[in-house]
Amino acid sequence: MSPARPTTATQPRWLDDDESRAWVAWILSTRLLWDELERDLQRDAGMPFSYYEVLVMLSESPLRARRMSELADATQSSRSRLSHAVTRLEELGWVRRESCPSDRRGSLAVLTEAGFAALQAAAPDHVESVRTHLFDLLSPEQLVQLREISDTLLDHLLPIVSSRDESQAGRLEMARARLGQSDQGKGAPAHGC
Amino acid sequence: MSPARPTTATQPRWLDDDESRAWVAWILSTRLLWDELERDLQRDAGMPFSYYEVLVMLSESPLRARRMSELADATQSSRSRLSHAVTRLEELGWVRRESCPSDRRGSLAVLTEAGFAALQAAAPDHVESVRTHLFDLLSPEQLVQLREISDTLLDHLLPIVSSRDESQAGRLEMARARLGQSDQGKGAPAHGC
DNA sequence: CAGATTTTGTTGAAAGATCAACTACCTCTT
DNA sequence: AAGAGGTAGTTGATCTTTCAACAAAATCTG
Repeated sequence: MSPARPTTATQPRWLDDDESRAWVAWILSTRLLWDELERDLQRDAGMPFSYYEVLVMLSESPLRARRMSELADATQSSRSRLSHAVTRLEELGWVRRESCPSDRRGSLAVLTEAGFAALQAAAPDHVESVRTHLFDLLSPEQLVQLREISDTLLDHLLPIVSSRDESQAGRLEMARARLGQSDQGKGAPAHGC
Repeated sequence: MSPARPTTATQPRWLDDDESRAWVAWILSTRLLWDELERDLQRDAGMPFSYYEVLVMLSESPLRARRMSELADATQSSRSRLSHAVTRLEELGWVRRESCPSDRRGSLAVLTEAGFAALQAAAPDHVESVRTHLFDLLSPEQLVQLREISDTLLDHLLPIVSSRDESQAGRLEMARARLGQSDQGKGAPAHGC
């Protein structure tokens, strides 16, 4: 339909054997690892990974509050998804919405005390899960390799994602920022309110 | 609630800086890559990746048919999920159900001509997508490293997944089988009907 | 072989994600 | 300052996945 890709029917560049095996191993391992982490988190904290990430980002923000759109960028999710997620997190009593004084369109997501407590309770199990299923398995060299490979992919992917949705160009810098700092990091930049 | 994990409150083994950065890079890159592949596939073939995989597995099976439970194992999905997926694929005219003569509980998913055609139409774009967003970016060394890391994770994860749901122990061998063969591979083992 | 147990596969409900409107507000231009 | 256009955020519909419950058929056990 839309010629997003040249329609000239050149020979497909099929994967060779090495690539093919790497490909199967990659899909399988990333999917299983994601599933396992999700599963552990669901069991230990009663929430999906995407919600956990929202709580983490909020907890790292000054005043434990953040503009919706910023939060969407920071968690790599669409505004719609975040809006639904925050609605759910409000029902759970972990997040509260506040209106943004400086921009009356805006709204702030604020982490409640209960939300912070839930996060604190979940965090140790979550780190343990990440260790068990990932870092404990890798040699020091592999840790470096994994990081380098991931960075390579990100250098390619981030510009693509950012340029597609011009409105969410903030994603790129959000991501770059996170890449340069610790996970259990301190405060993030001002949230513009 | 259930003591699936020792409840003794030992000090959490937080991630150090290197691990933390690798972790952020890993989640970010795998998520973006998955999203990008899904997106390309949705655009080019009008179906989610999980459906595409079902068609692929069927196309590689003798007679382009496979028992539901085998197909579930082969695509790393629950029986329920597969059942819903096949229902949807039937609506699209790409798959047809047939009853299994040798086991009257069973049912077979069969790839239709239209389904095979849809797959053939989608495959070149999909490989191109995988190349563009993954293999074209990696050096030969990184390809090997990625494969080794993925294999390491699989050695750990496959037993866990298989042992949890004893009924789906077939997953492990299915996965191991796929790891030893080409993606565009030839026929798979008999499907028991 | 009768009864208990497992296995196979489906179903409906609920949860999460995506998509396409849509409202309200801001900002830029003239 | 009026209007055009962009930005922030929400909403409802739809799709996919998960979960728990279930029916039907096979298999195991005494």
